[in-house]
Amino acid sequence: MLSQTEENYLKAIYSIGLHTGKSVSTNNIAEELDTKASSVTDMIKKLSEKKLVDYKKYQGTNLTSKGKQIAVKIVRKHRLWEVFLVNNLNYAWDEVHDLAEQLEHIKSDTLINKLEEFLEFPTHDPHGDPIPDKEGNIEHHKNVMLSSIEENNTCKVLGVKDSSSAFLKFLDSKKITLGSSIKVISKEEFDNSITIEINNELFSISHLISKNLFVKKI
Amino acid sequence: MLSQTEENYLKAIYSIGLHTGKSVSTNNIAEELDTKASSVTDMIKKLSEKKLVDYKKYQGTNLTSKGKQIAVKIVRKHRLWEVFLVNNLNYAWDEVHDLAEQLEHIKSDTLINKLEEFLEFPTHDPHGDPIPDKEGNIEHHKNVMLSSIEENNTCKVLGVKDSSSAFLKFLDSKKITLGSSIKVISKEEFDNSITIEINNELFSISHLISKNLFVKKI
DNA sequence: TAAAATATTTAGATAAGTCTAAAAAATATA
DNA sequence: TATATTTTTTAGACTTATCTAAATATTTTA
Ligand SMILES: [Mn+2]
Ligand SMILES: [Mn+2]
Ligand SMILES: [Mn+2]
Ligand SMILES: [Mn+2]
Repeated sequence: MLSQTEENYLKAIYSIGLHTGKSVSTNNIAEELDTKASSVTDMIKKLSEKKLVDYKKYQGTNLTSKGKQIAVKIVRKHRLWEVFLVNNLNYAWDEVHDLAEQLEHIKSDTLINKLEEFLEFPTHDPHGDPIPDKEGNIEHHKNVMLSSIEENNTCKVLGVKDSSSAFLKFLDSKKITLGSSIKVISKEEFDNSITIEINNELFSISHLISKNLFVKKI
Repeated sequence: MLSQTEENYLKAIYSIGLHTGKSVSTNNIAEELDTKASSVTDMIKKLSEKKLVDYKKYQGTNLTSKGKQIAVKIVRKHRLWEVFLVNNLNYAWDEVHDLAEQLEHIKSDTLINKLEEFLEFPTHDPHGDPIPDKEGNIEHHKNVMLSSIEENNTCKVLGVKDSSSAFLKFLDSKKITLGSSIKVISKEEFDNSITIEINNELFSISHLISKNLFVKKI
């Protein structure tokens, strides 16, 4: 049985690896988990002995398939709990992450499958992130950002890349939610800000915003 | 913020104290938590420094009001989670205790209140145990056991004293559930077994069974 | 390609929670 | 009430996860 700490390391290595593709560096993990590099080295050695990561000194870390399987399972739990909190307990989408960080460590083979059934097999969490199935299969975003949509095209919001409370509350204030239709009216070359139309209203959003919204052209 | 271990000690002291009334002994706590007396002494000292228990060497332990408040809150969380697991996730009443032992340690001021609302403010858990309210008020059982009911009286099952899986499964097999009406037909002096009528069926149950069922005369 | 900067690992320390074995106190027994 | 038994505490050690400071390896820069 893994400790919460070990699970958090596996999840961190998984999510860093998803973005970068390459081996995951000690410093990256330390930053992700808000700890020191020396602590990371210690834990990596332990995970390596348990065959959950491949590790060679100074060469970075990769999850083994066993390690990846565990990491994905934790992601699955995290996202299903987030769905429960938003859909059934009336939490807002910016309030659930920290709670899910706790709930994802509840140990039970049956619980998460029963929860999934209770939630009627959702495919995405409240932030638009895909929920892995029982077998660990996961359909990743196509990574089309609002910032890449051309003028006069309309798209639908599928998810957020940054799911910080600050960003989510900003979206709330602009009435941008998952499923919103957004038409790109014009793009400003100078600062990459764009003018968009949503619910028949026009306004301008910065590049920082548009590059953090996953969308699909329609 | 208390650790899970500290919370478990407080809960153990609380539940031992409920039964006995007196100061709680080091050995009792050790037995309840399946640990050694020396470990208990160490932890008691720590809890005493935090003003969560009153402790004098060799004199046993009592919860302070602050300690009791925390213990009751954990009981509240435990029982509300049990209701969720049985009512919404279709767990059987003998399957939920260990999961609730984990879930009761989730830290959140809002979560348990939202859960309570979602569950529509249940007053008792799946084993008939009363659920403390937000303020920590709790209505304890009147402690009337089936074994104390006289012949030819009918009563209603309110709860179980022993909530081990073995006992609960036995009750399942006899179709005894919370709310069941039981008529005491006859009592056997020799071994204190009794013959009861339930759902128009007669059968005999041992003293061990009848003294573990909370009932109310009707 | 050698020096400088950065990244990573090692060494040694600390805190929480646990254990065994031994000492001390309280309680039971004779 | 003296002795035996039981309970509780203390002493010292171990594990996990963390840290700081120092050493070592890798990468960048000139
Ligand atoms: Mn999250
Ligand atoms: Mn999410
Ligand atoms: Mn329980
Ligand atoms: Mn219960």
